[in-house]
Amino acid sequence: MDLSRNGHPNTKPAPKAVVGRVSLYLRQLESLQRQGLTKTSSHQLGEPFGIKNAQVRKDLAFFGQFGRPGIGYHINDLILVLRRILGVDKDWPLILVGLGNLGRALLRYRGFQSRRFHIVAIFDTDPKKIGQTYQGVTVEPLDALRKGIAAHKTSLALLCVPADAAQRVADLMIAVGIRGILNFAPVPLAVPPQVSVIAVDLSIQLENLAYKVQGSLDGVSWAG
Amino acid sequence: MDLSRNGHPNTKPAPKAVVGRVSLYLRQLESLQRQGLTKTSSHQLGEPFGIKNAQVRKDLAFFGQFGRPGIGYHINDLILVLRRILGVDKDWPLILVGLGNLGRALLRYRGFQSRRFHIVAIFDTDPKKIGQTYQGVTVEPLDALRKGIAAHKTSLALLCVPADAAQRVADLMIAVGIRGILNFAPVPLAVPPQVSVIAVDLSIQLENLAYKVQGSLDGVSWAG
DNA sequence: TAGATTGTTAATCGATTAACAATC
DNA sequence: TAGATTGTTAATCGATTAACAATC
Repeated sequence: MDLSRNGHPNTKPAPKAVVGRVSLYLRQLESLQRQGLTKTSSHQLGEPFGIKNAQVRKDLAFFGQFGRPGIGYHINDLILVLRRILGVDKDWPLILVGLGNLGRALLRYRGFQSRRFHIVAIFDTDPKKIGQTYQGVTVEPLDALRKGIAAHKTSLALLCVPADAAQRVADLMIAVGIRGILNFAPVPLAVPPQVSVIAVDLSIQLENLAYKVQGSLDGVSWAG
Repeated sequence: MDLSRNGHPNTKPAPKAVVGRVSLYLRQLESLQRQGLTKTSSHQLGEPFGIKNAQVRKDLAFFGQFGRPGIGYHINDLILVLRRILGVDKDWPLILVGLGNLGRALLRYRGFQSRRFHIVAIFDTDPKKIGQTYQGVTVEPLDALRKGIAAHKTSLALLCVPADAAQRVADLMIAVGIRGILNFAPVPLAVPPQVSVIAVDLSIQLENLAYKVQGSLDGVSWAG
């Protein structure tokens, strides 16, 4: 399947950094669309994120030729093509494993639904939680994982269990066919090469933020 | 102040990527310490994250010389020095602005406390929430921001308000002296250069995961 | 000693930016 | 036409990896 409109055999997988930025461009395009605009430029697409116009063009060029010299990009068209490239032109069922504080917050998170990600099953080991219904979905025991994944044809999982259970649960998920894991547990997961993991580690992010602020704060007495 | 033990005037700021990885090494060091080990190697430090030994040594070399040829690194010593470099050898008071689902989950998140990040004040605009106490902290109105930040000498903020309020609240926080923002709202923030922002955008992360999985799924019928 | 492992230099690789002919 | 903006090539920049003398 050739995802580009013109040219480009599109053989090599896109670099991770490119995909991340294309997601941002899509956000900006949708924002411009809501503002009622119909066309845009590489400058306008990258500007809110501090990305240079040449970078935007290079990133898009990876997937095909979508603009017109002297004119720019047609917003509606580019939204459709980028959604298709990123795979968000269809629904993605998700499972949520581990219904702690974070799990419950994710369950109500608006950002997922608006991007066609839907939590279709919840799993936990706590007998008090099993059988309860949250946001219209009933919590099932971990043993029901295989059946649940098959029923919903799910490839993606949100892993929100405690650190010491994370690898064990991940192994289980992979064994029953999960291909992508958004890992909220603060431990590195060992997974086979066909499985993708993205780690969401808030304390690492906060640590990096503290480092940056520390540098600019050095020798400066607190006052602002 | 020279953060390294020996050599290195330590002038240039560390590349962002280096700092991120050093955080990971610190995690691994703490894990090895809990296992009762006393020394380690560049190989062992990077292995769980798929980082090569040469990369680990290069990253550490940025801050100084901490190992001994033929021996490796002393775990306890390296933990102390990396904590100091990253700035997590001291307490960091945080403010939390926006007490929605995510805000409440962050309030109970264990990963922050264990890294000496403490939420010392909570702000929201909802009159029903103001005055309520969560985890020992009373919710205050946004007008109390300046006073609260001064009282706690806070530089860091968790921004958990809805997208359409994010920029306005960020401007307010910056005006009263906040220097670092962990932004959970799915919008880019425009901030002056002396302020650092790290965006935590779960739907972007999930989108990137879907892209990776889509590639490996292409043409493969669902079955596992 | 032989084996392990460092810090650092050199070589490789990839990513970003600038420049520009082509196009509207 | 003049001005704007593309896609792409070339130049720059930075980051990763390999190699190795020095050290324990």
